[in-house]
Amino acid sequence: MKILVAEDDANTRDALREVLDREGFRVVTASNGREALDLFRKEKPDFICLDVMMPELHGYEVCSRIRREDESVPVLFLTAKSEEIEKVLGLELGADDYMTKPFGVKEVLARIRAILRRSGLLRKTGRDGAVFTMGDLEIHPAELRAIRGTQVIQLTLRDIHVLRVLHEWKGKVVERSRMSDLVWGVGFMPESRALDQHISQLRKRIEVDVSSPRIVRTVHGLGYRYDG
Amino acid sequence: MKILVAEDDANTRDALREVLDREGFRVVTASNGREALDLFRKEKPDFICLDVMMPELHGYEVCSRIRREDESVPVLFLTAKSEEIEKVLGLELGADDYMTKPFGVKEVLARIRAILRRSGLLRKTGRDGAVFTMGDLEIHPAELRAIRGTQVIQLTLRDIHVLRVLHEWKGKVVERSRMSDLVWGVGFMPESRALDQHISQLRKRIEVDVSSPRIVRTVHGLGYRYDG
DNA sequence: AAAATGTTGTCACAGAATTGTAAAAGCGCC
DNA sequence: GGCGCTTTTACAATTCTGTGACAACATTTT
Repeated sequence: MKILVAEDDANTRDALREVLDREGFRVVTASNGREALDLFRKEKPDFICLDVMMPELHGYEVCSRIRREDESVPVLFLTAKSEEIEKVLGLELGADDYMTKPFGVKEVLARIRAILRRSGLLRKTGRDGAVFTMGDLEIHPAELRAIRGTQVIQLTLRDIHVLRVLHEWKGKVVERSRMSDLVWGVGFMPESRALDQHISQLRKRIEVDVSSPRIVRTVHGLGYRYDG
Repeated sequence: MKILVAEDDANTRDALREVLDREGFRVVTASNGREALDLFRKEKPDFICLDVMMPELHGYEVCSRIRREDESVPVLFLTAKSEEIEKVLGLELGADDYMTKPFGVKEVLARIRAILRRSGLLRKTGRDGAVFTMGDLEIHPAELRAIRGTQVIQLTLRDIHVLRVLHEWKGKVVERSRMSDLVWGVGFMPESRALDQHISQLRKRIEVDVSSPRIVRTVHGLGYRYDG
């Protein structure tokens, strides 16, 4: 399994290389956008970690060009500012996920593994394999959709992100602050009702009975939980 | 939760101390690198905010030495120049995060909390989220609930707190005043039925027969007791 | 035993804190 | 401009907690 790490900061780059290396991945690194694109063509990596802010060629542009040549290779964006997430989300660059700096090494690894698992499933079943399920809901991150029976529900990347976090913590409470960190990035508006609002809208779409949610349950004073 | 703030600028130091103090952290401060190292050894803080530019002993050096003695205590670097980030970011120093001056107090708090959460040090349900049992009741503090057989009982933070105290004093009487101190904090309820009220509600939820409690027994004139 | 006294349990309700949601505004992209 | 998504605002709904009145209970005193 070969991973391309494109990141202009040498220390972050080396840190990622070291930890991925230790986990048994083969790693190639680029320190700017042009180099990243070159290496992508030459090395045919199975996975790409892409910094947003890079000299020579911006991360968005790199991703966009990669997508023109390969529409399936997973891309994980690394971004320093939470504002940049908006662009990543909005640009429809075909990114599979994003992380805000600073991130813990373990979190990066977990995210990479999750994406690889998903894309592995994707290859087996062709273009639209079931990726993960929550109750009677089948969630297809790649298509931004969920399916219950014959009903197709349109989701956003952020919806998917929230659901994925809950799914990964199945049976455990995800504290509001942790959810906020994982989905919006550290230090994002402590006293904002954005999270509640998002949960509310999400429930409207995915819950059978909004007044007694079975997928996104609230744990008063702590956060939210999905029981298997 | 004890936090060591090492920062040579008195204004920044005092500002940090004040805001952390108000958030309920215990704070010790150092104004130079050597003092920081001394205090780290003496006070065994749970978290360290470390200025990079300090007299006597540079921040990197302090961090490096701390890491030789303790490889798990979280370190948040405070740095004035963005160029310095590069060095901080490298995993060689073992820093968990960094902030560039000037920073807002809210952001510092957010980052500290994020790091503490990541390292599992911050739990609203107490230091120890471990499951414990009382009779046929299985208590899951981190989940804010208890389980008897197939029945799931929702609890509140205070419920958990009360139960934990009784569990820790198993077989011994916990005096009303002590329970009050431990759960509500020292110097609370002069004459209020808050404790009784809470016990009453708690019993309704967790006792099989409220009229003869087996988990929260009252010892008239003294307090409450849980016999194994 | 009965009464007196002090202690604990419970009810009803108010205030506080937390969470839910509709409406409107912001933002970026056709 | 419209459109889709997100966030803010403002308020409603819900949940949690503490209070005061009073009932129930235990203990001591008559």
